[in-house]
Amino acid sequence: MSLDKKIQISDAEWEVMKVVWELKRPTSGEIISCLNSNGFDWSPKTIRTMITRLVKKNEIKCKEEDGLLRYSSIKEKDRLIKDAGKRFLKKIFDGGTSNLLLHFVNNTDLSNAEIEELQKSLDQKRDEQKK
Amino acid sequence: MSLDKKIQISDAEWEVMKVVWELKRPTSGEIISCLNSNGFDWSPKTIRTMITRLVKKNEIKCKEEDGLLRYSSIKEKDRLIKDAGKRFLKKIFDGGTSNLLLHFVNNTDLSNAEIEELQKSLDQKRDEQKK
DNA sequence: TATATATGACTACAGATGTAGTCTTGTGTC
DNA sequence: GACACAAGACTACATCTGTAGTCATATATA
Repeated sequence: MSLDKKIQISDAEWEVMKVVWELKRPTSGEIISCLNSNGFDWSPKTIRTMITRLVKKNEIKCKEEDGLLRYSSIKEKDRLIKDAGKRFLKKIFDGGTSNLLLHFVNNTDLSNAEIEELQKSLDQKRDEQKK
Repeated sequence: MSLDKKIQISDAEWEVMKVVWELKRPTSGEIISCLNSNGFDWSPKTIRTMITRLVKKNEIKCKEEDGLLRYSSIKEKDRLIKDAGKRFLKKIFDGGTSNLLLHFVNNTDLSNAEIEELQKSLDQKRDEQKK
């Protein structure tokens, strides 16, 4: 066992990915506008570099349309979230899911509605495991 | 809002931190042995560099005893876990705790005992919030 | 047509991180 | 005392990441 040395999506690149998923095949200009209006005061040059590197990392692909490139994610958002979750779980909680869950339950705010939804999910999971 | 640019503990450094917490004021040799027996086939030189950098980052401190340095964490383990959890939550789930919790509940294995413990915690949390 | 701006390709630099090497010093063993 | 090894300080290199700049090209506007 050792650290997974596969090149990761950096924190800043995650913000770009989130915009790519949200906007559906955006142009670089659209990504830049969205990030800037989300409070990331990054220069367009910086954001363009991040986009280019994500393409190079094979995380997004682009297709030319009307002289502009439109970008899209190569993998499903869920896939990337799962992988990031696994990595985090392993790094901080040595893979112990219930420790992670307890940690967040005990250290963050949850509305009653959220608590009930979680309870329902846990009920469902327990029922499925009984079969 | 923008990315928190504070220097982070890297993935590899987290593994060192975990050993420092577990072994209670270990020497570098003890850290090296422990990591190697945990499956990290890192050279002693690599591990020593990581230790030195963590000291430089003010994450651990050292004290000389009998000619050897003994290392200890400057912050509580819980503090670092909380900070890492917050950062992950913001990066992947835009701060939405219940989304994170649902994600892990629905995508990982949990024993019935773990499910019950979680439900108890959620019950407690709901009760506390009613006051 | 001239000008302004956006876009993409290519480049650059600083700092962080992973992976060590070299050298000096101290300790333990023979 | 000689030798081996561990430890710590200091150094080095490659790669990744954040933050751009430069240049050429295309498009829009006056």
